[in-house]
Amino acid sequence: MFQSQVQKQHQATAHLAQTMTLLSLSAFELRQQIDSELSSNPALEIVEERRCPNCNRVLPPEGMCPLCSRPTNLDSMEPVVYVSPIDDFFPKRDYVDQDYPDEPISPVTEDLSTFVLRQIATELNKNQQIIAIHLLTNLDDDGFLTVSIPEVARYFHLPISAIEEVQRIIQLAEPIGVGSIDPRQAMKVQLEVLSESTVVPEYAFEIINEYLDLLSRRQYGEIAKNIGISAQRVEKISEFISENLNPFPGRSHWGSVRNPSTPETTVYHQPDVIISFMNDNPKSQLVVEIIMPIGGTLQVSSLYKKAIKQSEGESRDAMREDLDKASLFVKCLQQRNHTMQRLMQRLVVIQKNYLTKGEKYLEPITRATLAGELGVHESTISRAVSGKSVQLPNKRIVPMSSLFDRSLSARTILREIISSEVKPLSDTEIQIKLDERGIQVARRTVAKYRAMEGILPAHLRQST
DNA sequence: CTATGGCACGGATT
DNA sequence: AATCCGTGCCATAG
Repeated sequence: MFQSQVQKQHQATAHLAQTMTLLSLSAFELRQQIDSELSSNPALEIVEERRCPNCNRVLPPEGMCPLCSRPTNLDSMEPVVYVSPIDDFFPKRDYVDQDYPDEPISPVTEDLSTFVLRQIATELNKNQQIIAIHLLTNLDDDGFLTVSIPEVARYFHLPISAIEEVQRIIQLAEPIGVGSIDPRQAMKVQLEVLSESTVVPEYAFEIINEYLDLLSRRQYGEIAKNIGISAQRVEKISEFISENLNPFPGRSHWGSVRNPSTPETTVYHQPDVIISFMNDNPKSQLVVEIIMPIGGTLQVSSLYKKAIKQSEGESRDAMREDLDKASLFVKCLQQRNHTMQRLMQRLVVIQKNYLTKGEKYLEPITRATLAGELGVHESTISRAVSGKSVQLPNKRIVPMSSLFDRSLSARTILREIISSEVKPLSDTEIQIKLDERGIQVARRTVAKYRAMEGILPAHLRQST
């Protein structure tokens, strides 16, 4: 009697502990965890995956596709949140390679190179693959080459054009522009790709090509003078550039362009959560997919359950243990997904304006308040958020923690104020302007934000 | 005298 | 317990 209670207690804490661990794992790490659990425990199995006949999405074990089965409900403000098993999302290393180190050199470069190589492997012939691997192993965290093209050409005893051909293919892979030599080249490629599907403003290419340094210092007036168009127009183009291009393809979001010396800590390639609009229509509901890095669903094998009844003695105990472990693992996984679901549900509702209208509208919410609303401990939120990334409806991938950024909206508005200023405003004046727009911060903080955005102090800024 | 940047403190996060 | 971020205070530059 007493013993079983102790055991239950023990189970509960084990459950909790494991859920917490799983919660803090990113999709990629989760995949590894599941793989190892799966191979060490015969009682676990992945059930056959089903795909939605309509959109070819992998479906949960029972029920219909959360997207297609549901009539598009334009009125509903409630986002659709569901867990989506996605397998082919993750790099499978089936092009096994002698030249390519199996052990990650650093997780960042390893992931990025693998990620890119997987996309382009089929487009390349044998020789080109070798060149591609060489180039990809020499990428830095920003996604730039650390070797020069002529250098590589000499190394392979091939003409420069042959190397450039491969580089070109790499650049066109996701993240677009990767494998360039500098931000300028990367942005040129991105602009090119973009122009195939969208209208890009006139002069955008020219500005990137020739005036990138002026652009990063926000000297619109100077650029305008050189090209011979209005400063306002330059500003418009700049806006387009900053919204659509990424000078550092290895980082999945705009880092500090204006201050390249600030190292960005983590790079996110594969999101853990994808937020999009239903049918890609910005007017319809938001859809939130929480990525499960496996195809199909993990469950306790029913065969194993049957088998255990027929076995006896010692082997039975061992099997029992495996079974318990397996069911615990599955429960914890469900718990994790449930928590993630609730978290995202709430988060998306709160940040809806940010998701639909842009950075200006990011609610400065704290993890603690969210935890209060959901009735969980703050450390739970903390774990769930850290180390994960989210793909926004505009396809940009940002760390999930940036949805809790206290200063992003303030900084965006600050940028806006400064770029539309007539004469350079002092920090105090900016503080007042921000206050008028509903943001109260100290003067000192204005200075910090300015520094973060790489904007010079008032007396060093030129008026436009 | 005004505008900024450096340093340190306190609360929130991890 | 360690770290990050917004602020206040103060020295310094202009």
